Amino acid sequence: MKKRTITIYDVAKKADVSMATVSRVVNGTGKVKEATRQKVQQIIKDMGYHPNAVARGLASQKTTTIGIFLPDLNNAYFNELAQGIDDVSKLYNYNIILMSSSISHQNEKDVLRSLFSQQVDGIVYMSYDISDEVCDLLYEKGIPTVLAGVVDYKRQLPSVNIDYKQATYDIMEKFAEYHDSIALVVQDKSTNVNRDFRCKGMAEAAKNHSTVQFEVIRAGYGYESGLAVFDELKAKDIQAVLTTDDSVAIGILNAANDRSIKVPEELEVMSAMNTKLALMARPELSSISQPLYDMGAVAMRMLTKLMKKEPVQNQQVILPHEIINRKSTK
Amino acid sequence: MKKRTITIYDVAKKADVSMATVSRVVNGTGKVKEATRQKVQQIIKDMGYHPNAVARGLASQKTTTIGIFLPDLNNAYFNELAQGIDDVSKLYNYNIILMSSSISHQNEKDVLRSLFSQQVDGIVYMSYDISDEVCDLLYEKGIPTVLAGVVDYKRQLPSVNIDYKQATYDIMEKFAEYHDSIALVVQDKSTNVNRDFRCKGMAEAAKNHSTVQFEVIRAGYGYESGLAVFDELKAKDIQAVLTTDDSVAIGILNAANDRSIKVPEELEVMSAMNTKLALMARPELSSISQPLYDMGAVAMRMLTKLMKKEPVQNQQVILPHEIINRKSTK
DNA sequence: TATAATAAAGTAAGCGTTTGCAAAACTAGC
DNA sequence: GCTAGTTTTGCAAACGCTTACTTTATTATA
Repeated sequence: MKKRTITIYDVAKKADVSMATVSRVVNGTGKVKEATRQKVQQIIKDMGYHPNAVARGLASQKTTTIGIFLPDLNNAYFNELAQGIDDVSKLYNYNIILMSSSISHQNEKDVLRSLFSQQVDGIVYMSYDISDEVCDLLYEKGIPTVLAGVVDYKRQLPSVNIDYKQATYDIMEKFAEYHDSIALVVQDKSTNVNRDFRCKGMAEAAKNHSTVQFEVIRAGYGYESGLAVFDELKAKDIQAVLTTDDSVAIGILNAANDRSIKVPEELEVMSAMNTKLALMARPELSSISQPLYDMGAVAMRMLTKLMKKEPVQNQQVILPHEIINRKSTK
Repeated sequence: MKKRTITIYDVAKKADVSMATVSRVVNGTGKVKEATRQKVQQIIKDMGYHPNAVARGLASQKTTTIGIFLPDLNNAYFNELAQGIDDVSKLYNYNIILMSSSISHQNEKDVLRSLFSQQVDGIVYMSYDISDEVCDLLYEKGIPTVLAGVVDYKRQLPSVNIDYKQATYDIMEKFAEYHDSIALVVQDKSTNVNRDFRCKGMAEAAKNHSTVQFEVIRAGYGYESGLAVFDELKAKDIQAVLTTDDSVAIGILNAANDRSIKVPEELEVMSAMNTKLALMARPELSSISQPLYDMGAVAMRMLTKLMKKEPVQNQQVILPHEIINRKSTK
């Protein structure tokens, strides 16, 4: 069976018009007489013509494709963000090219370049952190980019986040009322958001409570890390802990449970992600709610504006957060 | 700043060779004198040339891009599969275009067609189920496709799965030894895999135990559905339940816990997904282990072969499953 | 009815590569 | 040094579409 693909040229011939006209009706650009439009449309339907996105991309220099960059495909945090992005991208008919940097951690730049070479119209960048190098690359390339759930040190890229510093400060203040040994468990101390926001939020709270011991503990990534860090918490006699990651928090919760340590009576646990895992935990996990889905959606919406060169008033969006007290805090 | 993009033509000119030669060194195709190769490569590096994937795609009719189709971006089951796919696709340098059908549930066909028009070299299709229509479309199009974690009724598309019927049968047999009221909780009774495999596996076990009550219950999707279906289980006095989805199982677990019903003493709960959620649950969730990551990886590996037209011995791969007894079963 | 506008349609030049075929440049054999 | 056989290169035609520019058809105006 010879199934040569049907091109715009075939349609043009059959409809007895030029390919330019067909292109116009397909894209709804330019003026076409109603009668012609109808005829062409009918023929398109009959022949089952579907425009070739690649050719279109080459010719128009627009691919209606956005790149989404994330470190890990199998992670509730990024998944919820991605969902927001995905839904909005559908609304605007953008396709998504996914790039995860999971395996290749150092060559994020290559991954990005690969995105560039695919001629994506825009990029949503998500990660635990963004290096200055990557940030510069993105900035220089001049391709519309928005960061979701990450901050870049220089604040030159559009982004959407919550106020991490304030959120951390609030929790710490609350903990400090009842406890004198409090920990902030982060996955990596050196990420921008931890270094410049969360730790500072904690430090600020510390100023108000000179008798209280505040500590930053590094746990690493994922559920097992939570399980593992528990002993350190106990050794240091921590009474209340704020983690940046739900999985880690659940690890701590379960480690406590497995050792018959009562949460929240003996240890308060609060997380800072509020993915849907929080509800599945027992006791249900209290958390700062980052509106992840919304962050993704807002980021994507902003990106569409950027791509269309529409003016964007505020390029550093801070979405409101809440503190959700469930059963893992008093 | 005028940043005209650097094309192969620019490189050719600077290197004083034809673009054909540059193309050859970039792609490593054809014969190029070593000296020339080196020179060109150096210039490519100096100029910072990066090939344009879109043009390449148009010219070669190969995009080194695969489409991955899934119903939901934020779902542990598909995420683990996707991770396997992603890792392998990296190994073979394929890019990924993601298409979720979440919003647009009826027009899966349109979503696929959009994938076609992007000229993807291959497709990995994941879903709860696949309609005959979609299946036919995929088949007719002739583009290499493999199903991961789904079976199509006609068995015409390559796929990778586990033996759902056997797995279900095994669990049911085990349950039937100790209980006389057993449920299979599915998300949708009418999907191929439930109708043709799981229910049949159960039915087969039922034949061996005429005094035991077996029941299929429809719960719907997600954690809340699990919470919700619990009362029905209790009303029917179910003593052991197998669910197809971890979230649903955790819902049941937590509902039981919230009502002080002891698992596994009063109710045994087994799931059939074994995502990483299973470990986070308390009690830890017993599960049929579908090797999701592996399934994704194998599917992708098979797809690469298909795309290269390498022979593939077995196009209906059945991966081994295990039954993992944790704390939610006796 | 002739003429200026305006709407509709067509022409053809890209977009940045790949690749079959032809030409040119070597190599080796004699 | 010439010829046949190989390597290396270059040429130019796709790939399928968009779009600036032109030409032609249609209307409205006087």
